[in-house]
Formats: sequence, structure tokens, C-alpha cells
Amino acid sequence: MSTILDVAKLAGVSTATVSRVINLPQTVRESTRKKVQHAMGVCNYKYNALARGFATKKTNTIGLIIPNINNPVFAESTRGVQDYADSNKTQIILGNTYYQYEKEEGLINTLREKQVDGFIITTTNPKSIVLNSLVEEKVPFVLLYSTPKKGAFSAVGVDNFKGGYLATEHLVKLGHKRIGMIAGKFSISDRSLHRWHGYRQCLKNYNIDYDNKLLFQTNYSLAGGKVSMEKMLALQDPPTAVFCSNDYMALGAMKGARECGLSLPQDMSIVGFDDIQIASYVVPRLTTIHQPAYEMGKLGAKLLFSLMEEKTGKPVQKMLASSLVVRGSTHGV
Amino acid sequence: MSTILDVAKLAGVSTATVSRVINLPQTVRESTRKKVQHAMGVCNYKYNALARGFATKKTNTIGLIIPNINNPVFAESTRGVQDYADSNKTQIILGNTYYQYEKEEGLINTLREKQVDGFIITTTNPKSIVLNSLVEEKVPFVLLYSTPKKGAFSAVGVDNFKGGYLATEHLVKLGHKRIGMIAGKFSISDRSLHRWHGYRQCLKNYNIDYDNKLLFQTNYSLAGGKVSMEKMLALQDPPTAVFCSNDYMALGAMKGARECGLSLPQDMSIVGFDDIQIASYVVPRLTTIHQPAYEMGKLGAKLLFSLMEEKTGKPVQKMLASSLVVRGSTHGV
DNA sequence: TACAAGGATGTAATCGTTTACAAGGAGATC
DNA sequence: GATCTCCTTGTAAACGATTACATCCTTGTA
Repeated sequence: MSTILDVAKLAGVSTATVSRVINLPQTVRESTRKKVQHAMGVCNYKYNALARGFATKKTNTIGLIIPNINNPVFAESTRGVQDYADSNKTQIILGNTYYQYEKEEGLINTLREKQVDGFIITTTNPKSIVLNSLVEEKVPFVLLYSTPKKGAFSAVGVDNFKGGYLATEHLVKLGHKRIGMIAGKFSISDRSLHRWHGYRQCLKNYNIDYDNKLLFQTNYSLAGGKVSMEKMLALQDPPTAVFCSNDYMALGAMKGARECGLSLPQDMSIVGFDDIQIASYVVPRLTTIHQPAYEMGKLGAKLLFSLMEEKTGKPVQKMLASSLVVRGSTHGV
Repeated sequence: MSTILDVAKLAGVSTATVSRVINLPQTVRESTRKKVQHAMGVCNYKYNALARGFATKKTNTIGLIIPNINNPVFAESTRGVQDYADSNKTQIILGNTYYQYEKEEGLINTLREKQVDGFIITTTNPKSIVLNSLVEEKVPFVLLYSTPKKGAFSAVGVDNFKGGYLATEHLVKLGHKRIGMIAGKFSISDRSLHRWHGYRQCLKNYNIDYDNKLLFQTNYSLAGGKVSMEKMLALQDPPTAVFCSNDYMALGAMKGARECGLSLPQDMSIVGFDDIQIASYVVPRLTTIHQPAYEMGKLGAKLLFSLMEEKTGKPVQKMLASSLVVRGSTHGV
């Protein structure tokens, strides 16, 4: 493999000039430039971005840490990040944490060793310690799907409390009194926690007693939703409506309900959270809280790039609008 | 940020010894090792994997090129690749081509500049030229979701022809005579082409005339499937069953059919391809051709790693088993 | 005691760029 | 013709690790 030095020799110039042809072509005389470009062709020169990164301390690579690419909502925000990064000539290294904090920490450390320029992280631990070390050592990063946090964190997310409230209120207004919730484990993410707070607050405001037996905490997955719904229906006094912490759980819950012989939405109303694409393709179409995942990814990336440019920049926390999308999976009592 | 040199000075040893403590700890005397490790702690040493990559020409990073992370089937194989890579201490740079060949080429070139150790590629162009250059320059790579190809390619995929055949045969045996197909554009992927070949062959074997008006080529997306189904139903003599080139299209087709007033599966039988997780959660549950996406990703990564170890290794092409999974979306006439 | 063998460590070149600084050259101006 | 500028190019150090090779130190053995 030929290097800049080979090209330089062949063209009869210095390596500095070759480097200039590559990075600042306008600063070199046209005739020289032509000569160099020709030489690059002749010796089949391939640029080595790794060496550049080593010399400049900039790799044009960012780390993207998500819980699970499996979940379409994360696939969407990943696309957003990627598209924005792509238009800025940078690539992403993707890592799944599978909701395990040790993996999150391990990944972040490994990618730091690889000298990524920054991170976009959907954290799996409300009090992730590794994030503090990033702050201390001035590594630029942006949190995605973030709840408001104290600390010098840049972040973008939606109002999870409000989302939980709206979802529950919708069910209440349809006349439901016994409303369950299928949530993620609170220890793993405060997103679910805040949604649950919204749910509780709503019940309170409408004078509906909170029943802890109607809260199920499980995996953020289709299977998790299904199993929880089945357990819920085995209760003595099962709910007539359920709010799920994400759409995948909601889709699983629909299946669980159906397998217990219920017809939807008459016998059971279900609300999700995320509004993944498939949510409007299933039957009944899923009522859910819309979350602009792609835009969130894009905006997160945008914030990260501005952080990376001016390292002095103050952290910014952005709240994106989310809203209730009423479709067919909810029904009056 | 401190370097190996700082640590060396602090510990009163040479950089070589520090490097040995990091990479070959058993070759250095315990007392020295302790001293060095202590020094690393004191000056908060952070390993620089970029410098290592530069020195050793190995980055422990591979490029993963897929059409669109949006599609759950690619998310699954991505997980497979990732999990395998992770257990081998390597990370992946993910790139979406959005089914555009120029993007595929651009990404591959950019990642080569970044000196990735190898590639896993789901190509978007049956005669991708850039792949030949990889072969020529001995860059290790493995094709995913590949159809059998001439050339020095390592690849893993399923028998698309057989899949198309099985899907169609299932419909034929249910008594369907007018069977449509919603396919991807053949220019973009020969996967769809081969599935269509299987479909045609099956029709032929069962003496059913092939009608070109029943072939729709569109995007590999929910929307693509929906629109195609709507067009199909506007035909004078619409089909009673449709084979879709992937599950996302099939799910879209189901929605399209329903919006035209059909009830499923009585009025329209639909078969998909992929068997994404959600396929068994929708109603009716989608009959489809199962494709082991996660395993494909894992196996692809495994092949890539063996290629990377012994550069001499001959290319291997593996065919994974796929099978028809009969569920509720197909119905006798 | 002398010597061999092998283990532990050090020396210094190397990987392929970038970039601060120096310096050469060509006009332009007086 | 001298001087000043500006444009173009070259020189050489730097980035932070790895590693072939040399060297030193132990230890065991005769």
C-alpha cells in the first residue's frame, strides 16, 4: 500500500504538499496539484484516515450507545443520528447494551480508547456513573430519550410524565376505572418511572384509587408485554384497560389478551408509547403516545456536533413535543 | 491525557515494559508489573487504541453495511454480527445504504480509509463493482443475505428460489389460481429476483399461467406493500393471494387489502418472507418464509473472523435452512 | 568459580499523516 | 534596483503506541 511519501517522491514534491492537495487543494498551485493527483493515480494511493486521526486527534467517528437495535424506536433514532452524521462526514460505531449497565460502561470505555469524537447515549441507568467521568474529562456527549437531569448533560427527550398522563387520561375519559400499567423496570430506566408517575398523577386527579397489583414491570419486549398481560388477566379483578410503557410491549399485550380469549378493543383497551411505524399497521391500530424518534436522533447528533466544535459550549437539554395519537386499540367501557 | 511514556517515566521503566504490562503481562516480573500498574493509576492513564491500530495495522473494528436498519430483519442480523464481534473484542461501524449503490460504494471506501479490519455487507447491487476491488486488494469481507455468486466471495444466505417456491406452492395447494407477487426492484437486489424465479417455477409446475400484471415491484417497506396491494386490487381481475418479498411489504399489503374492504384471510391470502418477530404478533398471524437472521449475522461474523485470521483462507459460501411457517394469513379459496 | 541459558528489560526505529515554521520566488511599488 | 508582500513549497517534529533486537541479570550446573 502506498503512502503520502511515495506519492511525494513520484511527484517530486514534499509530503506536506501532498497533504495540502488532499486537505487544502486551493492553497497549492494548479500545476503542482495536477502533478500530485496524477502521481496518486499512478501508485494507486489510498488515504489512511487512521493515521490522520492519530495526528489530528480527530477520528470523525462517534459512538452510539442504545439499549437494543431490535426495538424499531431505537432503529429510527439510530437512522436519525446516522443521517446527520453522514452529512457531516462522520461514521458511527453502534453498541447495544441490552439494558445492562456493565455493558454500557464497557462500551463507553472501549470506544473512548478508540478515540471517538463524541457519544450519543441512551442510558440504561438513571445514575450512570460513567457519564460523570465523561463530563469530568470533557468528552462531548448527548443523551437520547433522556428525562430531565441535573448535571452538565446535553440531552434530548420527550416529557415522559406528560406522556403517561395523556395516555391514562385518554383511558379515563373513555370511562375506564381499572387501568393497569405494563412498565419497564424502574431501576433500568427512569423513562418508565416518569411515565408511571404521569399515570399515577392522572389517576389521582380523576379520583381513581391506585392499585399496585395493576403494575407489572417486565422487559421492554413483545414477549414481556404478552406475559404481563396474561398475568394481569389472571388477577381476581383484572383491568379493563392497560397503558404500556412502549409499543413493543403493547403489541405483545394485545397478543396476550387475545390468547386469553378477549376481543380487542371491546374487552380490553390498550395504549402504547413510541408510535413506531408498525403501530398503525396492526389491527386494531394502536393508540399510542407519539415520540419523534428520527428527529430526536437527528437533533441529538446536531447538538453533539455543536458540542464537538466549540468545546466550551454549555450543555443544552431539549424537550421534544410528544402527543397522544388515538387509533383503534382503545374503546369505551 | 497521559501516555505510555508518562507511565514509563513515573514507574522508572521503559515504554516497552509498559506496553508489555498491557499486552503480555505474563512476560514481566510481578514486582515491575505492580509498579507499572500503580503508575498507570496515579497518572490516570488511558489506553489509546487508535495509536495501537496505527502501529499494528489492526483496528479491531469491522464495517457492517446494510440497506436499512429500519427493517427488523436487518436489525436482527445486525445483532448477530454485533454479538459475535463483541465476544471477539471488536466493534462495528454501521452504515445504511438505503438501497443506493453509490452509498454502498461510498461507505465501503470511507471505511477502508478508516482501516477497518473487514466488512460484512448486504449488497444492494447484484454486480457491485466495489466488491471486486475488495477481492483484488485482499480486504476480508463476507456477504450477507447473499444469493450464490461466482467469484471469490465468502457469503451466507438462504435459498431464495426455494423460499419463493415454497411460499407459492402453499398458496397453490390452498386452491389459489390467481396469485400475485409484490417484489423489490430486481435491479437493486437479486434476492427478490430469485424469489420471483421460485414463484414462477412453482406456477409453471402446477400449470398456472403466469400473468405479468400480477407482479408489482416497489420499495421494501410497509408503505410499498400497501400501495402495491391497492393497485393490485384495482385490477380488473385481482388475485386472491399474494406472495410478498418481505414481511414488511406483507404487513403493508395486509393493511392495503383491509382498507379496500377485504377481510383477512378470507378474501385475500398473504405470504411474507423473513419471519420477523412481529409477524407472529399481528392478526391474522403472518404466514411467511422463515429466515434465521440472527444466526446469519453470527455466522457471517464468524466467517469474517476466520478470514481475517488466516488471510489465505478460501472463500466459503454457506446456505442456511429456511422454511415455510404456516400461520393465519393464508386461507383456502 | 565459571559459564550457559533463559528471563526481564531497554533502545530505538517504525507506522502515515499533519502542521508550525522557515524559506524561496515572483510581482508590485517606489 | 531595493524592498515589501504574498503565494507556494519544503523541513522536520510530533502524535502514542509496538516490536525486533540488544543487553543485562539471575540462576542452575558442572
